[in-house]
Amino acid sequence: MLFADIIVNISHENLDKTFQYKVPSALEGTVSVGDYVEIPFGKGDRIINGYILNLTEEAAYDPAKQKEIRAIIKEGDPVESKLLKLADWMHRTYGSTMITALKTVLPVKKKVRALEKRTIVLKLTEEEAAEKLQLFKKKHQTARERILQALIEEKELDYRLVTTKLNISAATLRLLAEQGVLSIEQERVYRNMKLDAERTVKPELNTEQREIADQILSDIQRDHAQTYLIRGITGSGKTEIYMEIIEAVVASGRAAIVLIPEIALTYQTVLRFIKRFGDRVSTLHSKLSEGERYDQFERARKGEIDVMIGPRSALFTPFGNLGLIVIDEEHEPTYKSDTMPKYHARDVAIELAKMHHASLILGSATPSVSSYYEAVHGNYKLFTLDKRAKEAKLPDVTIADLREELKAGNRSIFSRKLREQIEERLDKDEQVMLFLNRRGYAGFITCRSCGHVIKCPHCDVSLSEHKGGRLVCHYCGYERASVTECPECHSKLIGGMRAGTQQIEEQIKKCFPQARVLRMDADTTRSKDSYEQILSAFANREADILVGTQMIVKGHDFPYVTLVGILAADLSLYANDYRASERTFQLLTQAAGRAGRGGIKGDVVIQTYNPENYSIIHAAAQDYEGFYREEISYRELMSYPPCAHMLAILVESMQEDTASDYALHLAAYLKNDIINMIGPAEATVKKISDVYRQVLYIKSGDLGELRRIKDQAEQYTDAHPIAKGRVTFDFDPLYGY
DNA sequence: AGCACGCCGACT
DNA sequence: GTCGGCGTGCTC
Repeated sequence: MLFADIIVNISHENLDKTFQYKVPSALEGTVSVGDYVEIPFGKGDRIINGYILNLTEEAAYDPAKQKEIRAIIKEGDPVESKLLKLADWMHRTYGSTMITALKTVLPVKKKVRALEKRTIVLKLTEEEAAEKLQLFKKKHQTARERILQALIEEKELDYRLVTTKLNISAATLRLLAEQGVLSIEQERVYRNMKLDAERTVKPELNTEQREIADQILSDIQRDHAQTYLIRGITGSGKTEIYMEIIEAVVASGRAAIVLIPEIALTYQTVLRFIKRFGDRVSTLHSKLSEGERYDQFERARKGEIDVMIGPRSALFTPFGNLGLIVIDEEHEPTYKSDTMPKYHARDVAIELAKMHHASLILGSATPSVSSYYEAVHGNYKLFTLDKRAKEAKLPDVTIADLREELKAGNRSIFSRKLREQIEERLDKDEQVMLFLNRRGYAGFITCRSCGHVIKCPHCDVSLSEHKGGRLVCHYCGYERASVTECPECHSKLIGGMRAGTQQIEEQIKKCFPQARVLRMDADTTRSKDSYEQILSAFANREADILVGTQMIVKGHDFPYVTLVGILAADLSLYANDYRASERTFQLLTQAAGRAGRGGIKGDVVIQTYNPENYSIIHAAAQDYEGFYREEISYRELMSYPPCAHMLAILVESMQEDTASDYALHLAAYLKNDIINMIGPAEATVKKISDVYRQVLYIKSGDLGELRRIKDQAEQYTDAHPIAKGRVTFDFDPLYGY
């Protein structure tokens, strides 16, 4: 008799354990660990799904009470069992339920739906098209006129875009296709990639790059798999090194996973991989449907591809023989999951690499303090690249002290230095990027008489003003009309405060009326391809100035950008968490790295109220080491990660008193002499979507001790469930709560 | 999570 | 007397 330990596909604490089922004799030869199965569950034997975690001959539960597995939905194999082990590790490490860990690791196909991408392509010459257009106009065939007009401008259009936005029916398109005006082309998903034609020649590595690649490759050949950290300034050619090593790994019959922070922002890097490895590489990105994602994983399982590129979830690609993991821009906060389990891709990658005896390469121009710390302590092998590969020079950086500007009577958002430099670029027809170091966009609404701030009724945050005058909450999406008078004191002096990208755009138009401006922020990139559209428009020099938040710092190469202005460098310094300086340094360094890449020397102007702050000074000097030394001594002093470990416990409840009482009791229960406890206290945002939040931080030099604390806290929450709420854990949190 | 069981209030 | 509210407990 064969029994299966099954974890049920329902996310609930009470069900977060295995249930034993009998394997029917008909399935005995076919079942394996990792299978996704159908089982009858509960009183009414309703059919639910679950994963087989283990198969055994021994009954751990009265066999008479056991039910039988009904069917296998999806077969598992040795690859799955590795992923199950990884899920188990994640669930133990991060304190999530096993089922949520499993779900992040083993995505199951939701719907069988091959979403093919269709494109409309113009089949006429320009003259023919113009002629046809006149004809359609004359006959008042407005739909035909619309689509042709669009095609003349664009030549190629997305099918969905045409049918939805241009409101063209399928019938019209079919008719025009018959007339030979256009053609509807299917499955040209990789149309920008021109696979075979443009397979690039392998670039020659320079001596620095060669040396790093050779050292890593020799370790791999001797089967000395380990973790490497490559610190290479922007433009120093880290990607070539990755590709060189991947090529060798693939040649030896093993697969590679390449993690990038976000596909939309690293499109060019992905293209380079595709050009080099052709159809043996696949990508995952957020625009893929569940089914499409699953298909990519299937290709990996079948051995149809050798390289998977994608965000942190690409780690769970079911490669049978994984040889290498690369994490590019390893300092990026997107590598940390913000849902349970709150894993960090770096830690999971280390665990996964261990399981496969694979190597791990971390790369960044500004490594996270944590990774650099590991490298300094000999846990990672460190390599440094500090020359730009193609003879491009490092930019000149100036710090503009905004306090001095104020003293000199300059109350505008541009320092005199920056204004002067922008004018110069506009004269020379070069491009400028202006970077606003601030999350969020439009300012919040305050009353200038009584100081009242318009807040979200469900969250403890101020509403921000969007175009069209709507007030929006960025936490829960609540929306309301704007106000013309203060609800408290009825003063009419109420309005938006502080500069967002929108206001900056207006300022630019006022100061430099001749300049063409593009803006990129969460507002303008709401629709699907808008990232790409804005960036490529700017790359094509359709604008002189690009204003934006964080997101303009990455991605495209802009050879004509010779000036980068950082409008208020210190805004990210005031965040309430211990990584504020690190993030400021990284942002400034990366933003500065955007200036001058096409052989022309670039300039960077950093505007700040804190010109003496070390993260700003070191970023201006492009001095990573100097920054690291100061930052690590601060972390050491304060026992912050990586010098110690930190566990954040978030206590949430719909009832304010419950949240605070529970947090107090939990804290009292956990308190001991070895650990260093901060709080409990209200979270920075004390209410989100009507849920009140209390936070408790615990620091310890010993990660094992923190894990014990977490287990203890879980025991407590099991014994005393919190009313209308939950308790979650986060190890070494990236942001404050 | 979902479903049954169970113990209290207001309806034909 | 019964119908139905949702608090509690259990699921191999």
